[in-house]
Amino acid sequence: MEDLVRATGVSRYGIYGTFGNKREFFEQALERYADSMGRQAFLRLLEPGASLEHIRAIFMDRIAEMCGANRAKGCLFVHTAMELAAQDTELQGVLQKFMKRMSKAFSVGLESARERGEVRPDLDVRRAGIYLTTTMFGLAVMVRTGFPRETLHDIVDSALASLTG
Amino acid sequence: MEDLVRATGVSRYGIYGTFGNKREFFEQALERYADSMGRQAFLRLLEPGASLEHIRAIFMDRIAEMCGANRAKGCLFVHTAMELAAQDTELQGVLQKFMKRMSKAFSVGLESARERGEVRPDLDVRRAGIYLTTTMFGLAVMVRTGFPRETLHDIVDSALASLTG
DNA sequence: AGTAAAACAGAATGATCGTTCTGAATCACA
DNA sequence: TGTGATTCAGAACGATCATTCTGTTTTACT
Repeated sequence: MEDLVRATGVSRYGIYGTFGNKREFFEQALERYADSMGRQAFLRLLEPGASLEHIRAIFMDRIAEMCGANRAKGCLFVHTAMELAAQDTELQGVLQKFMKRMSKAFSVGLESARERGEVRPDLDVRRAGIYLTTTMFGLAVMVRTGFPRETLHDIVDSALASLTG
Repeated sequence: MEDLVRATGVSRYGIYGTFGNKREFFEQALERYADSMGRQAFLRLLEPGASLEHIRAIFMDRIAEMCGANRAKGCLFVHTAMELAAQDTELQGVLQKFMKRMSKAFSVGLESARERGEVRPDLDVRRAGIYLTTTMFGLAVMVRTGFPRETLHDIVDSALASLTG
């Protein structure tokens, strides 16, 4: 909480007055994180003409974000899933919603890519969307374990290669 | 620590006398977890004649383990990576060693599977090994978020389909 | 059975956490 | 400029944590 006061520049008084408690504050932060990620990364997949290169770019951007400037930040979704979701069903529900939205965005992007002939014609884009989401979270774990960027890029290559057939 | 005393049936006296502090105790537990997982899951991949079905079986076993009897346990590697590895370089090193070992085991298994004609002849088994490890950790995140077994199995299908080409 | 070492349960300790309280400083508005 | 509400910084509180201490019980060996 001390860190939050310092980082936000808002006093305890202000934080508790606005959010009630740390838990509520966190939930809003998670919501904000999801919105930001949606706008920065996944919105472009919903536009017509999205390609496999858009998907690759999202992975690259997310890797850069997760690696952070100084230290390996990881991903708030993954931190939340591992640390809180099992003991907090409401938070788990929120997380599920975000992850499904993420998977759906991948699916829509893959559908566009399929129309462009960039992925296997018989690809099940719904399944592949969830699968790419899972890969994204797996990458967060690898980032936290300190694997180098090159390794992370190889993983993305392997994951995407599976779609082109 | 109270939980550890209750779960192990050993007193604080015994734990601190044997391991020194909680951190050391945890490191030994992690080591033990890795050994157990290695024996239960990955040893069979090193034997000749390992097949793609062995790899699939490992994923199924790990999913069953991660889902747990009552609650979603996840994976100690993933918990450690997210919660401790970034602030504890020694633990990060241990974790990297285990993950590389896991990737290597997958690679060896894939090499056998390639000889059996079960995967693409041009598959880069070294990269694919790291990639399967990443998928395994991504699955732990999905487990913790409460996704149903069926979804997890679909993810495994997608991941393995990428290898057969 | 007797004795010394080992292991026990649980209280004590000091640090840290989330939260609330308090008196001072700042702000908006007349 | 004066006044009432808002926001501040930081102390205080109660809970929880890792760790240590203490007096008692159990174990191992003669």
